[in-house]
Amino acid sequence: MIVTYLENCLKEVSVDCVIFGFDGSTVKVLLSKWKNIDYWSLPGGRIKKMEALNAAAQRILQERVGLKEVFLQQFNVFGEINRCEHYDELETTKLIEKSIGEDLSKIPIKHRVLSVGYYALLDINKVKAIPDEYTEECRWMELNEIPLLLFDHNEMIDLAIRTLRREVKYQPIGNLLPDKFTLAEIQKLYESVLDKTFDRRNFYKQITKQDFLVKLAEKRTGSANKSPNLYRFDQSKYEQALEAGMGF
Amino acid sequence: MIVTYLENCLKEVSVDCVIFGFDGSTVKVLLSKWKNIDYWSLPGGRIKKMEALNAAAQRILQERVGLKEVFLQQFNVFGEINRCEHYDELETTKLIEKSIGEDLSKIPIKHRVLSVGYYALLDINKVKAIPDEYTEECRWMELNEIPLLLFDHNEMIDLAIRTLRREVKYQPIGNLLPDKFTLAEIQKLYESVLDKTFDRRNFYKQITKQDFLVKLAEKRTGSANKSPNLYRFDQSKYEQALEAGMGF
DNA sequence: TATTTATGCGTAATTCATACGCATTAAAAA
DNA sequence: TTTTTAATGCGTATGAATTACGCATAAATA
Repeated sequence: MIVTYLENCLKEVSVDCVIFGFDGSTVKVLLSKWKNIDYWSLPGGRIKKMEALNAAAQRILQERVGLKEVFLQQFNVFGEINRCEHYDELETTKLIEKSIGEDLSKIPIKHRVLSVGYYALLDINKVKAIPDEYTEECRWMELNEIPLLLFDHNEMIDLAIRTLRREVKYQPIGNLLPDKFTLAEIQKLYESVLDKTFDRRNFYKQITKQDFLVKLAEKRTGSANKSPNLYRFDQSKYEQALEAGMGF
Repeated sequence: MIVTYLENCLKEVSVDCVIFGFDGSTVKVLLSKWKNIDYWSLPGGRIKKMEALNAAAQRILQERVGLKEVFLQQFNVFGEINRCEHYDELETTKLIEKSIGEDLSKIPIKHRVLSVGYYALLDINKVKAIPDEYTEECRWMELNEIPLLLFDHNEMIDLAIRTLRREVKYQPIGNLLPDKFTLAEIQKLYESVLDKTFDRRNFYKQITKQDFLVKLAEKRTGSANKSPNLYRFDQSKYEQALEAGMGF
């Protein structure tokens, strides 16, 4: 029951997560399809009464993708009175009622909810996305094929990607990569996030002079050509660089 | 009465403002001294039930300094369970009770409050800061002489100034200046915000090539030397630059 | 007239971003 | 073994942006 669930949580604030994932070639966003209706939204959740805000975001992320140690950052609070972007409030309420099979008018909470937006970066291949009790499917979607979402979630994604593009110049984004990766992969990652291409040789020169990249003895074999080297992040140097705010 | 005031507001979220002001030579922060106790905090307030978050921040700013058209931006939500940084929760409660002369244990609200942090930029000489009902004095303080504040407000200021220093590279900060100003003043502003010095000639070359600066016929007379020229911002070009995210 | 700052221009050194050439290496396929 | 296909690791040129600093001149008041 939705009422009992809400009892242990803050009622005026929630958390929504724009979870960016990289699959080796493009950056995608994780969306959830609600039960019984053909509408999607960002994964989100409530903050427990005795839970720190950032801890709540981390828990919600973990519930959805089973991962904790990822880059997760606040980027905006969405606090308009009416946060239904595409459909009006009544229409949205009806959709939610149809989806969860409950009469929302019976629920004593009758006010708008602010939502703290977080964005997360992770490697798609490391996770298995799991729907929550209101949703029946999780899907990674390309940035350019996101449908009309419930609430103000299109706006959230838009602001999250713009924030990421700005921030990426000052922070390494290793959390989107697998533990071991090739230089071509990290280049594709940057190209996908920033939506432009780089000259391979210049990119290699710049990235390899960063000391948080460690060249492994291993190679990725399998294709009909010279095998590319594998690299990994030096965790402590990576964090130092994050701290110092290095750029790329 | 605090109870009736709170009735029309959201109870789990509040707004706190780090208001930066420039007086022609250094950047300062506006602090409020609570009644009956020797403790200071940032100006803040509640969000009304039917008021957008950003509108609430704007209203709170206006109540405190009488100005509306200033740069005002969210920078973080503070959501720890215990937001009393220096003194523990009990001690802080006692201080507040002593200050407002009410028994907080009688108030039905018994949970922590999240706070959305905003920072604002304005010209000190344009405003007259007014205390609210809980505070008896507003004072502009230098960044390096801020005392231990109530709640987590030292942390808020710290994060706000770091955010401002990062953002200032992408946004003109004209709201800190008077309507008419000299090149030396805008240089002092940048130096104060970024806490470093610039070569005057290079600074002048860069700033004057920005087309949102308009040189006036007027000069600032009075001192025993050549009078410096006055400048103003071209409002529409200034906003364009803000929009485009120009840097300096 | 002396002193003090404001103004505006020039120039060199340096760093950084970007474009692109080329020789070599190594994996699998033919 | 040879061929094909990428991967790797240089080098180099160009232009833009940053930074440091010299210097001539203007215009206020003391």
